[in-house]
Amino acid sequence: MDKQTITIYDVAREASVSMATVSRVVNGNPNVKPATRKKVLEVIDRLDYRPNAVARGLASKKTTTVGVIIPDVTNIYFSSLARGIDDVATMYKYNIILANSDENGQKEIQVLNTLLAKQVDGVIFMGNQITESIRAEFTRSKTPIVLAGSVDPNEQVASVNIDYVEAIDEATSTLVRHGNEKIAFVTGSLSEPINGQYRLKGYKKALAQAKIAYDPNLVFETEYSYKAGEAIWDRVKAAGATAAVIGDDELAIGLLNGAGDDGVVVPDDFELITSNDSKLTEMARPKMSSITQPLYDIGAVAMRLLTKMMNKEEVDNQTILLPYGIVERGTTK
Amino acid sequence: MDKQTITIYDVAREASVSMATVSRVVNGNPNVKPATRKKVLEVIDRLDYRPNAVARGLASKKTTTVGVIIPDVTNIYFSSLARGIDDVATMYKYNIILANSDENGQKEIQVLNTLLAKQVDGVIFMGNQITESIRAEFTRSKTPIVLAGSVDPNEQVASVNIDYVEAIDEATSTLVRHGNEKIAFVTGSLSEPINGQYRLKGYKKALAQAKIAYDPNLVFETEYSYKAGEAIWDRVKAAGATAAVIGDDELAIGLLNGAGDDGVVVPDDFELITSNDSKLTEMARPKMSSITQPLYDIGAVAMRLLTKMMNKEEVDNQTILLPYGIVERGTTK
DNA sequence: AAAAGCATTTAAACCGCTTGCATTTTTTTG
DNA sequence: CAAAAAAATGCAAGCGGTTTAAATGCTTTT
Repeated sequence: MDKQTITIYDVAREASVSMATVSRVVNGNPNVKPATRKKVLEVIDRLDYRPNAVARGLASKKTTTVGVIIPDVTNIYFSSLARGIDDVATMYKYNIILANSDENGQKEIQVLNTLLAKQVDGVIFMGNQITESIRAEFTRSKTPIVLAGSVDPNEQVASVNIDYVEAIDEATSTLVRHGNEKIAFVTGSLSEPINGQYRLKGYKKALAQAKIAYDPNLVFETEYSYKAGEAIWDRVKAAGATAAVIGDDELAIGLLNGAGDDGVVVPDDFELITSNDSKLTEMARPKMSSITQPLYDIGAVAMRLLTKMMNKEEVDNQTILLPYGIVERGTTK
Repeated sequence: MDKQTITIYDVAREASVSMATVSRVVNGNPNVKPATRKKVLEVIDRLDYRPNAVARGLASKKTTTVGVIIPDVTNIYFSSLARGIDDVATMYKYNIILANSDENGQKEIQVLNTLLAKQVDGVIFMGNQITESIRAEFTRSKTPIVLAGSVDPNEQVASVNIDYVEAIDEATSTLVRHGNEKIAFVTGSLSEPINGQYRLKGYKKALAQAKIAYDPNLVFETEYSYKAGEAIWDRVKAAGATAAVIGDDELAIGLLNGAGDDGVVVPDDFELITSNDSKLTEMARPKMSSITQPLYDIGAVAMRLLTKMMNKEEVDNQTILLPYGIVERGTTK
């Protein structure tokens, strides 16, 4: 009927030692005589004892679990980061509680709170908007937090990203160099700093450098999805753009297909560079030129940084920028 | 310095009631006088008290957390299921601990054990191979388990799937109807029941019905990845196939692109039907014809089933088959 | 007004493990 | 060989809740 769990107490009794000793051998504490350790280990094995992590968590105030807030696991960009996060988490004996937020501020706060209630040792947050309310929650809790692939303009909270300004500047400049003068900039909401501040800045910078006037009509704000990309093609075309820099791969492949289905030949008639270099770029035809970013590593590094913070180690640089690059594949001349 | 946590005890003191009463109001127990409830609620609000889920878990033996073992979050098929799982989990106030297994038996067991140590209330397992050792772990623990998008030939453990035999039969028959006689069947390892038993059976069934001899040379075993698909095209072509039924969307898009890059026109010269109807099917060009399966729902239903099991409700049918269909898009005539 | 019957509350025993401190055992040392 | 030092081990107090049995209040009944 009941789960007939065997506890540390059972082991102690069977091995005729105290719970304290059993606890020590379980935790690899060196203050145990080898003979005793062996005896205890045998009993543990015989009884098939497994420490209850919840009890352990209560007593030690550590759960070896971190919370991961992700907009949508189904988006390849985020799931790539998540994979990096999970792998290094595993490496450091942590588990991750994964929660989708849909970038909904309300949900984010809600989720963050339940994660904190569950006493996670740290949290990794993905989401492009660090609203005041979520920041308030962050600071209120003493739990370490790091952003992965998400910027905090204030640089208050630790984060791992690439230099979006430079990256988009370079991507845009590439397009300029290929002779384009009307380059569309299509991405997610400009109210998200990553778009409205960083990427847009890079875009403008490249234009200024090329002495091309900035035209707001070439800036397209939409959501990160394939459908949105397909849908926005008409407007991009109508605006007279001959090329586009795009902030998300799903969005980009949508736009690419939208153009293709419209009879436009890429890259001859239209060039395009996307931003994330996820595996989608290789799946598209033509393959998409892209800013390259180490997605997996962004997640991995973020998690590594978090382990340091949870470990109260001194961290010299809270705001990490990983290297990016540009690969030209089939969507640029 | 310390996290200065405020506990139920603090609330009790401030509200001059016992912890038990505070516990009752927190848990919505009706046996509390409205006036008392109000008073306690005020103190909770004033002190900004949040129940410690770990302590609660220890005392109540419920963690409202379920473990989710997934081969790879980065694979759109699995992440789609995961999304369904998480949404329903959230709906029922559960959180999910997500762990990647890479379909590695060793890792799966390892992960399952740490999940059980963390006292998850249930687990959802994705992975195409239910080895004896993992099944042993399953039965050893009294924790409810359900498989999502993964079959257990023995039907010992609860699961949610579509009818792979029928689905592949229908897909293959469609290809037959279009006049193909040499139809390749390309999928993951045949040692996985879902492929070796179910899908293969459907494939053979369709051939038999059409009086086409089964030719082992038209069966391709590979891994579920884009690269694998691209790579296997040459062999499929060499085998003289004029069409293919494929067990995974990433694999399918790889094969599709492999063919296209080789100058083969799909669907005129080669037809293809894939299996999962993930968003990749719409991203490919031509768009891929596919067996349709309610990916999100498979996850959602699996989680729903798990909630029932965790709740010790009687479950009439442990082996759920959701409806599937066939959509013909651009890769079939 | 005392006895009953309910509705509320409280006291206190866990839940299973960690950990500081005390105690015991073993090893060194003079 | 006794004393001091070091190494092992045990005790018991938490960790922050849940939950049951018992106690307390009030209202109702007779």
